[in-house]
Amino acid sequence: MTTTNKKETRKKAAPKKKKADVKKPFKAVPAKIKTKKLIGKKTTVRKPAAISSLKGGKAVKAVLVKKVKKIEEPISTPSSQVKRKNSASTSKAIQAATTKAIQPVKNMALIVPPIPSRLDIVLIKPEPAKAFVPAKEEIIQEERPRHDISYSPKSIEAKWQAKWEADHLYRAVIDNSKTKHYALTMLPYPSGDLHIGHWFSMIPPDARARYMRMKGYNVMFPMGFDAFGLPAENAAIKDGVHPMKRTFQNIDKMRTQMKTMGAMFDWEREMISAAPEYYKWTEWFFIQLFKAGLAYRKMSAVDFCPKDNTTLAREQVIGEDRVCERCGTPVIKKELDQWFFKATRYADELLNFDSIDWPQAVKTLQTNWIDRSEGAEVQFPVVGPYSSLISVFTTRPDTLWGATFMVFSPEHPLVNKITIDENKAAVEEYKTQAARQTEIQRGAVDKEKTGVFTGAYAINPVNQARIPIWIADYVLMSYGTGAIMAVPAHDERDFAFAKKYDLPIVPVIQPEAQGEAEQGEIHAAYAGPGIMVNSGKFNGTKVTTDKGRKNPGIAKVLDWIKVEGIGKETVNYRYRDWLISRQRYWGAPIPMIHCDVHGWNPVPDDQLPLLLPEDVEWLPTGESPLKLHPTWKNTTCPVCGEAAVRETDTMDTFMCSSWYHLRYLSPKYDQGPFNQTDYDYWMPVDTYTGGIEHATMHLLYTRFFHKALRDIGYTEGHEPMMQLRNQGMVLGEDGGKMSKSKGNVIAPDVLVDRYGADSVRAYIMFFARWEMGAPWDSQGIEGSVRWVRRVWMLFTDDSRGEPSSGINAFNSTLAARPYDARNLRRKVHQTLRKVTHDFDNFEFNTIISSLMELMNEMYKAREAGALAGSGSVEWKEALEIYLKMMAPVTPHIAEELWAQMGKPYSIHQQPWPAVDEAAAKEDSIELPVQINGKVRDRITVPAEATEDAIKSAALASEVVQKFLAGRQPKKMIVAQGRLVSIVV
RNA sequence: GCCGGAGUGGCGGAAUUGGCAGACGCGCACGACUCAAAAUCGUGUUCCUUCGGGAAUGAGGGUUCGAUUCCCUCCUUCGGCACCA
Repeated sequence: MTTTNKKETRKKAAPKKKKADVKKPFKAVPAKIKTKKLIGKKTTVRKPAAISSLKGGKAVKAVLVKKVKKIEEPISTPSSQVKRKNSASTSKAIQAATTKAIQPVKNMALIVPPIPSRLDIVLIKPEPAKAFVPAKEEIIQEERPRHDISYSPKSIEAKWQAKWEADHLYRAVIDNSKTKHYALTMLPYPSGDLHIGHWFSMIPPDARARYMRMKGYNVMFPMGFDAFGLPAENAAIKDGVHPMKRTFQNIDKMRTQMKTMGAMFDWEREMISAAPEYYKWTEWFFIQLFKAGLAYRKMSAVDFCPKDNTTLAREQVIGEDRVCERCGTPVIKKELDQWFFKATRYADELLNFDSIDWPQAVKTLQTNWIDRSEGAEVQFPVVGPYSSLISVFTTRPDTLWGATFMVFSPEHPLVNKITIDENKAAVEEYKTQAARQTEIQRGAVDKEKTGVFTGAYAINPVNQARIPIWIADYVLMSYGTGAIMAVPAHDERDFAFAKKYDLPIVPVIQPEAQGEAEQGEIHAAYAGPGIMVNSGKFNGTKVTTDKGRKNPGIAKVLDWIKVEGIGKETVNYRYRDWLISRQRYWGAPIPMIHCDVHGWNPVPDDQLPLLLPEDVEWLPTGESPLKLHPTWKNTTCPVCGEAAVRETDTMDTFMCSSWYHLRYLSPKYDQGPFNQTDYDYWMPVDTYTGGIEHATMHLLYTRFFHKALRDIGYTEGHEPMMQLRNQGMVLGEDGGKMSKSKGNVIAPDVLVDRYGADSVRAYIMFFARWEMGAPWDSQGIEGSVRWVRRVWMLFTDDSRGEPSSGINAFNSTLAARPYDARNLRRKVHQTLRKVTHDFDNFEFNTIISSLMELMNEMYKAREAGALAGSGSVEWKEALEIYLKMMAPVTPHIAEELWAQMGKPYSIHQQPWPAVDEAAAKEDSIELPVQINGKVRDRITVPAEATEDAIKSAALASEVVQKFLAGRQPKKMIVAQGRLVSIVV
């Protein structure tokens, strides 16, 4: 994840004293506020509890008061930092503080701020800070009535949501006259509660889908639930509620919550992976892959989580400590017979991203995950009583002549056979110890190399040298062939091992600069370029640091070993086949039947879906409840009809999410997973959005799945998703990851209830860069709330158009100033250009900024009086374009104001306005004039001024003349439309 | 150790291609309105300053008339991988 917590970082790096803290004591205000603010600052108590429901039209802010001890210590204030602009107001304030602040108010924590010594000059000398510290948490209630305007988000939002749904406004229907746009956002797991992170991942893509629709695309924007999985089953074990019941309840709740967002989800296309009509086809796909030879069964040591009682895929085991992705328990190894998909068959193709527009970070992660390395597999004959050929993989066949010993992984199957009798005891002991270590961790980087000699020897096939065979735990059974040729002169690990056990080190690559005479004792492994030495006929061959065939030395040796029959050129991957089996109940059953005579066969199509039995018991045994069910596993062989047993494992849930984008195409189709007509129109996915945490899991599996289905004949094209964009993560206000246990979860329902969905949507798009994410800030939302309300005022309250007395007295001065209507048009079209650009590029936060700027300009224009109420064309155009630009972001208020303007329903079916480039163009521009790189003056020139005209205008400037002081400019650079730079 | 992000005011962030650093917003300060608050509206708000100006985009160097942007070295931080042969 690229999410960074900059706030915290910077605070840690530079813990500066806040200015506000220093000044605060001088601004004494009534205790109510003072208290709240001090508490807020000192203890950073800005919890979700600060948001509460609307009460009688007045917002009630509940502030949770926690420990306030810190405030007791007086702050010594350096007098230099204290500035008093107005001593009268200060003493007035102090008076207020002393007369009012000291009286405790009911339910209120009273804290007298620390008083700096300079206050002695004031008549009243308050007591030293003596805080009333509440023993426990208390709630302070602060009345905050809202400015009374006619904007009522609740009724507007409910009204339009109902109408849109009744009108099927967002239903995606095939329309061959339009270009389709399939916008997909990763589906949530139905944990039961939507949090603000869900909104962060859904609202901006929703706004963009809406924008694409206004641009004229036929947009499909579906939503569903990834409903199988561990948490529901764990909960079932814990408190006995059936996973199905819990899951579908959660889905109902989350769907209701989601609908308050006012998103354009086409709910008629909803899919739920745990519904039989969906997992029927998950099972069916498994069978297709099995029939195509892509599914196989293998006994293998798998990573197993003892707490969740389930096998884990490699990528579900996290970090150095090798802990379970979900619960953090250290994983253990377990030998089980399981189903795999041959994902490695597509390894090379998965490395090719040519046809897709995906973030570089994801491409790099996938590339590193697959980790392809080119090299050779070379056969080394074993000498002695047990004669055999040992295969090793190497990326450096050019160093074969330097292989002075071999090392086997302790688990290598040949170890027992080759070990000579007198070394057996030592080897056995080492193996036992290594096996124990695997479970903890074998891979501490700087761990000292250890190993044991087997007593056996092999022959280096290139020079017939007799070399010893050792075992050591630094060689892994899971990579390559589980055995290596050790070249200590040119490999760091082999070098360390050779040094420790005093094994021969023969250099075979010599740096070109180094003469033969300089050769002495070797102190480190050399991995750089050079020429081959001690390598028979290859002596003198140049070797670079390139990998594979690009390296001339490697290329020559590869050709030669092939001719000699010593080995062959191969490619090795770190990527493993996809382990599908889970010893769990709450997943799609693996639809396979085992018969003693006919082996494994798929459940016949007419018996699909193979349903999960509902009457199961959850016992914390580690066995799948399906295995414990008395009858479910008993069936008959599809081939011979004799008694047979079902597979009791279920599928990894990533199987379900590998094809959900296809089910959205035809969610109710029952003749197949999807309808071909729908596929032809909608696929591939045009824009896919979601978190980057799925880079090496879901996003790799779904690509594999698509390619496998393509080869079987069900899908077309090489990739399922053309454009991918990742959003960052929303952290809690404390900067930590949101979690229930930390109590820092922000619930969107509460926000919507208080501010309305439109304001929350706007803030979600505005508060952080979408691709970065940021810690949540409850206070900042006020800005978006004000924006939405000010827009409402702009459209509904004409009274402020006329210069008036009172509040707007200052307006008369503005009104006196002429306002050129072209300024408004220019700003409107410049904003439109910017907003269009930003929607295209997923830059959501600046969309809101631009709209705020334009609103400010519109207020200015209206208050200048020239346009207000006059119904000028410029003003009307501005209003219309403004609402259209707002519509994707704040769909409800835009629709409401659109209707109030008397425009035809619905604004969401209006075309996106076109930029009038002529109107957007500036007629005169202000250019900064730099002298020796420093801005000294600004000149205003016509937009189309020639370079010469600009130059002379710059030189005509008094300021410039002053700085030139009679000297001649050495050089003058005019950056068109940017600036003038003069070098003296 | 390797790979990939990120580092800009008190805070979130802005700055199409190398061209006015700090848009927009939060917060804060002051003012208007108010009995008073809240709300609303307005003004100001990077730092230093002898008021001329100077410094500043993690640190240091380089290229350039000009660098937040390009290059080199380093630091911090987040994420991924890690005895991968």
